[in-house]
Parts: sequence; structure tokens; C-alpha cells
Amino acid sequence: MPLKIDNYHFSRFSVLEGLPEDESRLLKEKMIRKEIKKGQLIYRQGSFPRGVYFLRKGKVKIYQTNSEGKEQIIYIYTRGESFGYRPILSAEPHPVSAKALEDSVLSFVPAQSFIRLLNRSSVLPNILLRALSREFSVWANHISVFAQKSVRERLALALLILNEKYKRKDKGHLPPVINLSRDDLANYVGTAKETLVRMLQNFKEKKIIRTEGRRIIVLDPAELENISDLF
Amino acid sequence: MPLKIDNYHFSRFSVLEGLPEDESRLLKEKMIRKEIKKGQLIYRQGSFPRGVYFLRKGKVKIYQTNSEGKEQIIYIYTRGESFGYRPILSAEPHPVSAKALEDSVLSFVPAQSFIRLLNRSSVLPNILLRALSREFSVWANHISVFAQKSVRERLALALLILNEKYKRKDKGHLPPVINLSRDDLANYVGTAKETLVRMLQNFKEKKIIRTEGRRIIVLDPAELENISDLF
DNA sequence: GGAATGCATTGACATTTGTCAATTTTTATG
DNA sequence: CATAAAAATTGACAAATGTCAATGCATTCC
Repeated sequence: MPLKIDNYHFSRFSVLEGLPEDESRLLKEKMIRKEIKKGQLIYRQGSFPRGVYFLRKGKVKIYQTNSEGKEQIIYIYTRGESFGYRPILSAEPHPVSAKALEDSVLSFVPAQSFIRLLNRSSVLPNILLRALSREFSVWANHISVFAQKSVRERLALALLILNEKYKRKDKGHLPPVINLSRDDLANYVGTAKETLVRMLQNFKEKKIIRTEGRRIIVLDPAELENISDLF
Repeated sequence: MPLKIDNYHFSRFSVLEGLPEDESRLLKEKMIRKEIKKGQLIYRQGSFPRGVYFLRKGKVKIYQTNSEGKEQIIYIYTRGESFGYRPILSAEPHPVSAKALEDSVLSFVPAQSFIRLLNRSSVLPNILLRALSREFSVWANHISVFAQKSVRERLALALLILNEKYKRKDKGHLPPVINLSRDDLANYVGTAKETLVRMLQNFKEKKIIRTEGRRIIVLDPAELENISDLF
């Protein structure tokens, strides 16, 4: 059975990989390293894009804030992924905000340099086309999930996805520890914090997860798959 | 005020426009005209892409069917739009099915021809990159809407979008007539048919819409904007 | 290490939405 | 144009989810 969860995230897509040596070097020359603190804003919804970000370390959420100030997390990026390039390609303002979920390290490439490379490179356009097309599957699946699944099912799916994202490179044998505030988790699942807490409580009673303070450890991913009822 | 609804659809993107004369001709040479009946399946979720479709006339829905057979409509294409090309670019099976909502006319270009042109053309990759990046905004907005808005708000938004899509080219002065089955409308809004009908009833009482059989005519789009509370 | 402070949890309740079972209306067909 | 079939509507009710208020627990900052 193919891991169905893979249809719900981008599995570590990076613009960097797949570039020929010389183009990769060109890109790296333009890179600026940025260290950012947990909670720091990277860009704001509605602002114009300044460049592309490569996430070296940490986690970054992209989200929208509605008129009542409620947040919806659209995606959580982890080490190795790139973001912020889409509105450069379409010459639009950012449709989402980006903020660090933990202390993180980014490599930043100014939009100009990125565009220059794009126009010169014979492979970059294809890499991006493939990535963006692949993304569509993920977004379509997300829309179906939000439109049709109950909070309980969505939470089960979210925990499975986060369980992947919180896997640690070197400590692959240890179970992932999901470390998100209840507010962030609620905004990721698309529900009220209180409802979320109650569902988590229920999962704890059923021994599907266990918690250490606010941290969550998944004990029974198979059961989460059952509950989420992916298609 | 910019029409906020434009952030919820692609405003008639066609691959055809923007191509230089010679490339456009190349594409047109490969085109096969297809007439299809209302309700006819164009491709099925999970199948491999055979080509690109240009919608000449009519309406086409793309949708996912979940394990219980419930449908979620992801997008409705209208005259002038192209679809089916994304999974060609990412070499994946179709993540959605496509079906005609009315009798329609399509131009079909086989995947091979499309790829050949893509590799040869200097503008097509950029056109597609721009389109796919722009799409991201639309998908992100949709996800927020489904995750956070009530059925009533989503219905108001859906009616506004459909009101645009059902505008008639030649009869621009006449109000659009939305002609969708209640099932399709419910699957577009992401709710049960019965709930949908009740909300429509409520909008009728408030003189926001009027109906002729199953057809819907929007009387007060401004009020729909208020209700939908876009951000 | 002990307050503050912010975050997480719980309870009570209101509201929204879904489901099942009729019934009515519309559409398609001979 | 009559009739069968499909689609739309309504009612009654159950289940899911959100909201508000109160309380408990964990971090962090002296």
C-alpha cells in the first residue's frame, strides 16, 4: 500500500536539488543566511515578494488571517523545502503570511537573482512546473478533506502528517514528538481550540496518542489511518 | 474596490492566448474537436492523463469522490479555460475526475504533442508557471473558506462565483441564470443537499435570489458579498 | 526557585449541520 | 399531454461543533 499521507504534503521538494552544478553554484552565491526566532514573521499576506526561501532548519507555517482575526494554516514547511517563490512567478502579492514555528535557519535568494536564473536555466522551469503541478493534487485533496471530513477525521489526518514532519533526521528510530501550540494545531485542523482539546483527550483515552505537556506522541498510527479514512 | 471574487477563480486562463503565431498554429494542427453530452465523463480520478483540453463551449466540473461515494467539486471550468495538463507536467495520475455539466465542445491535444511544444517553446513554460502560481492563491483561499466559513457564508460565495461563471457572452445585460442540480451545488459548497435547499429558501425569503424551477437568479449580489464576508 | 503570565483544559450550553423519511414538484418520455 | 422517473423540498430529530466562562497547569523571567 502506498502511503496515502504522501498525497497531503510535498515530501521535501527543494528547488536546489536537480539543478546542474553550475546553476546550483550561481544560486548559492546569491544566498543570504538568515536565522530567525520562533514566532518571527517572514512575510505578510498582501505584501510583495522579495525573494525565495530555503528552509535549512526549523519549521515555518504559511497561513491566512480572516476578517475576524482567525488564522488558517495552509501548510507547514520543514527542513529542505523551499517557499515564497510562487508570487514571484505570477507577479502578485503574497496570498499567505509566513511565520517561524520554531527557531529556524533560512537561505534567502532575492527575487531578481531567482528570476535571472529562471530565464537562463534550461531545467529550473521544468522543475518548478513539475512541483507546482504536483502541488495541485495536494491542494485538491486538502479541499476535499476540509469540505467533507469531520473534525475528528481531520485531526487524525493532521496528526499523521505532523508525525511525518516531526520525524528527526538522525533519530529516526525514536518516535516523533509533535510540538505545536493548541492554537496552531486548531488552526491547522480548522476548528476551535476547545473542540480540538476534547478530541485529543478522546485519542488519549483510546491510547492512540500520549502527551507530555503540550507535546504529542503518536502511539497508534494505524488507528489514526482508520479514523481519518483517507481516499 | 477590486472584485474579491476574482481571488476565487482563474478568470478565463487559456494556454492558447499569449502563444506566438507559429506555436499557436502548431498546437491547433494537433487539436481534435470533441462534442460531449451533459453528464459525460472526460477523465477519471486515478487514470493517467492523455492530453490537454480546451473548453470551447459549455461547463465542466472537476471533482473527487470519497470512499463513501460523496463528491466534492473542486472547480468548475467555463468557456475559454484549459484543463487536464497538470498531471502531464508532473507525470502523475489524475487527482480529480472531470465531467461535463452541460453539453460541451472541447478541443483535445494529445499529451505527446503538448510536451513536444512545451520543450520547444520559449514562452509556454512561463505562461504555465504564471498560471500555476496564480492558482495557488485560489486554492489557498478555498482551503480557508472551507476550513472556517459556515455553510451559509460558503453558499453566498458560491453563488457569487457561479453568477460570474454563468454570465452569457452575448447577453451581458441579462442577469445570469445559474443552472446546476441541487446535488452539484451541494457538492460544490460542501454540504448536504437538504441543508443547501434550506439556505436557498432563506435567501429567497430575503429576496437575495429568485428561482425558476431549479434555476437560480441572483437579485442582490451586494448582500451576498456581505454574507460571504470575504477577506 | 517562585511568582506572573500565557497557555491548556473543562463544563455548560447554544447553534449549526447532517440524516432519515415522507411528500411535492419538475423533467423526460412515449 | 399524460405518466413515469428523477429531482427538489419539507419535517422531525440527532449529532457535531462552536462559544463563553471558569479553572488548572507550565514556562519563563527575574
